[in-house]
Amino acid sequence: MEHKWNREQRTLISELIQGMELAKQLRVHLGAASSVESGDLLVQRILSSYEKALLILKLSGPMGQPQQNVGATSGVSESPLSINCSPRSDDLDKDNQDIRDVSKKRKMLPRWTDQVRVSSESMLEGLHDDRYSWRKYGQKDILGAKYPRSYYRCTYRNTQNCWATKQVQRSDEDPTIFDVTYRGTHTCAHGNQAVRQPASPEKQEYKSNNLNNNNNQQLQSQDILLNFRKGLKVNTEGLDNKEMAPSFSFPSTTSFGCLKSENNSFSPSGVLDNNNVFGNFSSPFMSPDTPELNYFSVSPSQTNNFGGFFNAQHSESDLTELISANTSATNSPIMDLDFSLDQVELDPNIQFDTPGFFS
DNA sequence: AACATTTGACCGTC
DNA sequence: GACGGTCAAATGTT
Repeated sequence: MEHKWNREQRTLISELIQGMELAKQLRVHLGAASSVESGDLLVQRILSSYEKALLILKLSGPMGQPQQNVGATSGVSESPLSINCSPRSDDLDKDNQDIRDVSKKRKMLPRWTDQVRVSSESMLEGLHDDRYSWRKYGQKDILGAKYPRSYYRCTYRNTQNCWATKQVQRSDEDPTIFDVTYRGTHTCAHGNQAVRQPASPEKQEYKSNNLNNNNNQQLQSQDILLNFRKGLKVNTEGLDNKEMAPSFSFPSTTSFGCLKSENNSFSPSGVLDNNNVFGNFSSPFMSPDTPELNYFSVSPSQTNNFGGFFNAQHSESDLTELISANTSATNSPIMDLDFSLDQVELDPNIQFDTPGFFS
């Protein structure tokens, strides 16, 4: 690419490279400290994530999202967190097309999937609840799927013009797995604060349990999770008939506004925040066992947000909500890149910290 | 009464 | 025309 990278992209790349360097340093330290192969493997995979993220940036080129904002309207620009969302001056006459453009807009919204595994135990913990307030607006039987798909929108769509939606689809293969597809970023007042929220370690572990059980690092994380969960009380509110029935519904009511538990601080440091961001979309490469995921998905094996999360002080009720905290689009402006990562073949040995990368 | 959910109808896309 | 996504009236819940 010979084009100019904009400042945000340079910053992003710089952060990625810095993270990669830090991971390398960590590997050196781990190597010096006795036999911790799992740690070394973890670092290797972290590095791989960074490299692939950088490659994605490289492939998408300056401005990152050439497919976005094509056509008469710039649908994603309504998200204050969308990268490169500067208003287009030639969109001034779009008012009379708003209604017709709604579907276009929605189609252009960032979209990604998460997977939630709900065991009989975790059902009791309100696992499936995330930190936003959702209102169910539809349910559909999907062709070829055993279970119906449920549609949710932000409770504050009308009051705050927040167009975030999500779809929940129970997996055919494993009924304890729910694919949650998020679409659009939360633009409601509380939703914007979700920038710092981590991907849910709970979800990550569930997916890890189910789909990627080949790494010690994951087992370690599971131990952490299990210990953590022992401290939780059962959230009986999460156990309603709807969840047991084929037409599963996520409870959506919250008393905290759009974003739940706004008093929680997830990350004690910005470093963790950055890790959150990167962790959220590195997974398609690192979770080869999830071929069905066509967009960004949260990988438990790659997302390590435990630090800030578990260090924070929470009440029990907070924890049962936080444990299912979702990966908000607001975490990652790059979620605007709605493309299939499966199509990208990557060489794990590619070096991005070469001088010419920014050229 | 206010809000959430259910569900059949409608609409856009392929 | 089939399908997925959304709407909106009816119904349920608090």
